[in-house]
Amino acid sequence: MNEVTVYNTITRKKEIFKPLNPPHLGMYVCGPTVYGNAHLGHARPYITFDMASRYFTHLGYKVRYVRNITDVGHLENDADSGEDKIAKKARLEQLEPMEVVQYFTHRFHQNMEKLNVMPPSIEPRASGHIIEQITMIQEIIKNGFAYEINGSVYFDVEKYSKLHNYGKLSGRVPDEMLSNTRELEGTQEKRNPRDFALWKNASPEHIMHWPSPWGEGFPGWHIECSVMSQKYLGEVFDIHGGGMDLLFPHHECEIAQSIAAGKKESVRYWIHNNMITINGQKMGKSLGNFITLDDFFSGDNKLLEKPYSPMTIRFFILQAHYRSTLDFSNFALQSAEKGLKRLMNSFALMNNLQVSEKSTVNVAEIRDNCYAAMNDDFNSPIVIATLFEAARIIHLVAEKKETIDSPGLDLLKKTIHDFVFDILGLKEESEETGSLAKDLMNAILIIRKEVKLKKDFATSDMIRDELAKLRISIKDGKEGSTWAMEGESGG
RNA sequence: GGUCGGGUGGCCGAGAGGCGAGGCAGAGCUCUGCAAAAGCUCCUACAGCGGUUCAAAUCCGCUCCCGACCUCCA
Repeated sequence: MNEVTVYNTITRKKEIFKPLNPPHLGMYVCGPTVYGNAHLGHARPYITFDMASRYFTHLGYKVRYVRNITDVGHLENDADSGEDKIAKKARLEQLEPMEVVQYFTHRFHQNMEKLNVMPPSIEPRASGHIIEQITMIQEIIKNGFAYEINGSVYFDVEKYSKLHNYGKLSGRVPDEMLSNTRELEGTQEKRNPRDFALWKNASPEHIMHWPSPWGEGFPGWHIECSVMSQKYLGEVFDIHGGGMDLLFPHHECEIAQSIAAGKKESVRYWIHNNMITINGQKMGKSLGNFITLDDFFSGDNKLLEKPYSPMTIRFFILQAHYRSTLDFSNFALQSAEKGLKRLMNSFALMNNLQVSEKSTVNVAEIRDNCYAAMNDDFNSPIVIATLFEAARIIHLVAEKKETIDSPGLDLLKKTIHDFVFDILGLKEESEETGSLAKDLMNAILIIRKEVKLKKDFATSDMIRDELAKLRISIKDGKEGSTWAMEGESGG
């Protein structure tokens, strides 16, 4: 009934999604290289594919979501020698490389939990799959698509592209790439600059290394995803996701490796999220213009005017379609914060709505529109726009300008529950207020009500002002007063 | 240089041949002791120039800007 359409990068078209073995659904998403703190850019794919996974689960699919951790050292550039990223960090911090890996993996998990990103079904580590990677490299050598030089193994792009279409995913033509490849130092070892490493010989100062048929070394970057996706999802699986910046060379190489190893083309739907920009430029490690998630949560960054809660970040990201670039700014984030607060306030109101005999509002249409939006390539901005419609309805009913019947209210509650909390993965962010605080606030509100009845507004305003200093706001409604902590949604 | 994607109101962002997404900001009104919250209303945009069409933000051509990838990157 709910037919999901997804934009498949390899066909450049929206396609109807049909899993290989329903109700099972296999999805692989490229995870982080754990040598630094996660930044806003990292949040995008993990929130996007979390939403996709949640939606498929909601529709009844049995989703197996695999997202890797890249914890083997990859070189900082294409040069043959030099340190890898993790080793460099380890040297600077005087740590064992695996300590670096462990530390940032933990930090990453903490960030994801705050963002309400559900853990994947399987989170394989590259370092735990060295044997499988070696095996796949051997297959590729055996099939004649790779060669060994000085303890390193390279993929022979030229030979491969004579028989297969190298560039089919990214739309690149190997011959054009050849003439346009930049001169990079230290690539003399390769037969062709386009060739990429499957295994790298470890120089003496390179600390992360494993034994292999070609000597001590470490795997190339692209092979781990080919190996781990197929190990846990099968030779052919449904969805492979990741950031657009991984399209080439990473994902292109994954396809080539699988084919060269004598396997089928494994990915049926390629899904890529677009980048987050800052001042119109991609936010990225290499440009150094990134803001870490921890910085957002604490506000401790020159570029930030204030802290932004995890749900504000999540909402901000979901307010844009995943295939569009999304530009960071304090104003945009604060807009998202206010919008989210309004939405959440209205949903809190929903539980106190009075039902009528007749309904003047169309809840079924809201629900249908939410499904239609999600089915259209996960159009979360439309879902959110529709949810603001629902918020308006809730307020109108609360103010008795519209009425809702009992089945309508039940459907409304179900719709909010499904789309806001289950699918978009938003949640209330209330500070932990103890029961004592709640009782005290109730007592204060009772006192204030008394003085207001006596028209002692000076005292009632004083109570409100003093509470405001404690970041507690008072709202007087027709049904009495409510209170809320700043940044919190309901009272 | 090659390949790909964009330019939408003050800002952020959907849409992709016809009935003007949504959020934030701003203005007015209602409510209110005041404020806040909430509601209603307003502010009617699609880079430029041509073309196709009864109809173009949406299709075609040209021009101008911007970005991504081609090296590690989510």
